Amino acid sequence: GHLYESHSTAEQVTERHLAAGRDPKLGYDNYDRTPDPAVVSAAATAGRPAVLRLRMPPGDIAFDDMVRGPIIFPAGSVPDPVLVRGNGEPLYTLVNPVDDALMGITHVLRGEDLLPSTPRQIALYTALTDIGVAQYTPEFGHLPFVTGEGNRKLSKRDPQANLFQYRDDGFITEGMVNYLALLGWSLTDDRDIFTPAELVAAFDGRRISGNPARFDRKKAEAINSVHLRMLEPRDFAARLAEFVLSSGRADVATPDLRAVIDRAAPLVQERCTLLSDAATMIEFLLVDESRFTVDPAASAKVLTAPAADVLSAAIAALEPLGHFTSAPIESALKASLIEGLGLKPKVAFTPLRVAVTGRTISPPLYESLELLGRDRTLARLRRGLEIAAAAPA
RNA sequence: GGCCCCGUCGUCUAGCGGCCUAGGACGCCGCCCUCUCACGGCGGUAGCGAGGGUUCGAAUCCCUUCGGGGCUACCA
Repeated sequence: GHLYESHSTAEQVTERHLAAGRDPKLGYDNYDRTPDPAVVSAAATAGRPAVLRLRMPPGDIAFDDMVRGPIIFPAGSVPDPVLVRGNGEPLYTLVNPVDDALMGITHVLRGEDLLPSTPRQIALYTALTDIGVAQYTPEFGHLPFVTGEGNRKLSKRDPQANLFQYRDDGFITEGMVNYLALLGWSLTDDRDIFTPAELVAAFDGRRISGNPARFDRKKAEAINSVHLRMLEPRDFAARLAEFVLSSGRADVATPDLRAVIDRAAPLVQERCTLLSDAATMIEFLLVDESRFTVDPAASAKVLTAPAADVLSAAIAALEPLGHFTSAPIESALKASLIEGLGLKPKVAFTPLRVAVTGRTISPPLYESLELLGRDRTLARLRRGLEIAAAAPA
């Protein structure tokens, strides 16, 4: 009794609306609830089988949305939906609730685009319960959309919606989960950093906000950087190593490579927003000497004629060092450059940084030199000296 | 056209009639720290879409309006 055969074609529905002076966009008019012999025979003549429609209940359909609260769809605003095609195949409209009922689904959380289809699903659940297929009607909750930079969409095809891209960019799952959860949800009024475990423990669907959220890359990165720093140092090193390999910044995973990354990781854990930042910062330690290059812009700006004296003084100071570790390196360089040449630290160390790491941004200098080792450090300083000496005065 | 959802700083939000001269976070702008970059510390910038009510009192309740979005298949 919940379903009935419907023979009307879309054209017939439109004609009836027009004839009655109604807007044809209103959709199906429930005309076949009481069979019209004319329509039925016309369909039979055309060899067109009937579809099966669900008879929507007469009153308003109201339900309590988990995120939006009470919602009412006025009686008559939802046309009787087709559940079974003319050829006998069931539609998604029927299959989905039946499947969920059979699986014992208790809560349906989905995008707000599905909100308008909820009343017919509730009507269907009621009918399914009536015939014993379903035991109850599940709770519904409709999540707001997440938009991109603009104000619309962020569809599955949108590059901004591609999670793998964020992973490749250097986001870690803890950071991404945290940020995404913050889009339309909040833990408390003054805390927005939490682990996945804390999220699960504290999650409450009733606290989901109903308004759409814009994806903010900057904030996502800020959240990610906090999570990066919260990682155990060894865990961070392991993830950095994996990132270095998967991003092609190192060719093979040798025990040697891993050792270098383990030692360099603590230097960059506090100074990166994404794993990619950390990888870029330690790259100078990973490349073979023959392939080491100085960033052209940094070189042009820093490895100029005045830098030549600084570099040669540094070479002279470092060459005789007994232990090539950060402490002796620091005192030797300070004695030679700061006190000896009377330079400001920034002026003294920038040329060294560029010559040795290839960039103006790097991990702390003394530690970087230690990790690089005496031979490679001196070789790079000499190459830097050549460049500086060749620069126009 | 019909029906539904949403509307607090640039962004994400807290707020559920007095605690709000509206709180937090990101961003942005200063200053401090400093070998670069970060971290950290201090300070600052900026918002209740509009109009009517209700009330001693409204960001909070009601109405209207404006704006944004969604749905409107014999698709899934």
